[in-house]
Amino acid sequence: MTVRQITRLPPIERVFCERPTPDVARDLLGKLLIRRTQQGVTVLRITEVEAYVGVSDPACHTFGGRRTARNEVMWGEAGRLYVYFTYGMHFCANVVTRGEGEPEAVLLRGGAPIAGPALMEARRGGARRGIADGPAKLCQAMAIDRALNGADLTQRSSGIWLAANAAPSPSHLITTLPRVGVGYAGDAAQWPLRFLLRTE
DNA sequence: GACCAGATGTACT
DNA sequence: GTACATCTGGTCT
Repeated sequence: MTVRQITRLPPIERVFCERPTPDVARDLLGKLLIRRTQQGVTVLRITEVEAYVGVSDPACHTFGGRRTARNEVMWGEAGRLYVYFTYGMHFCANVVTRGEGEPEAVLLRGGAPIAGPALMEARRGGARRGIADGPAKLCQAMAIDRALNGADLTQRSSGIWLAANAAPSPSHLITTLPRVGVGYAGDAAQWPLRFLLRTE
């Protein structure tokens, strides 16, 4: 499939993101994240995600109903991009799910380059391997930063959007695991909210 | 594989 | 004012 064909794929619809967050997370595997800048087009096939299920999730930014300027996007409509800055140097990108007043999201943890690998390498400082196998690397490779916080992933005009070029990923290729770094969270540490797409 | 430094925004006192 | 963060990359074992 050519870049031109990919950019002509219809963006996902908002209702896709309004479903229960774990369902959205699982179904995002295999979807295409498309980024258009003046430098060119880059496309990533999503291979790893994590669901954050809102006010009852100790690992979620909105746990306990926290609502601040930073996480305001999570409280809004589904299908938006929530970008936050962490550890003083990294960005992470999330897809907002459910609906207004239900602050849940899916963290994009990793993807495989489909188009524009040279541009991604350049953005990543020349790294050729592991180009987007972590949430912050993914943002760097796709030139995602604070300016894209709140971008609508269902509209090409945002410069970044989601599309599907194939049927949903078959369940036998999907691995479900506990999330990373939430061992402190009691029961929540066991919640199977991390999804990986095996490449075979 | 395990451990740790790094640089600053954010939340909370 | 201060503690710490949904990490990464480098170093050491």
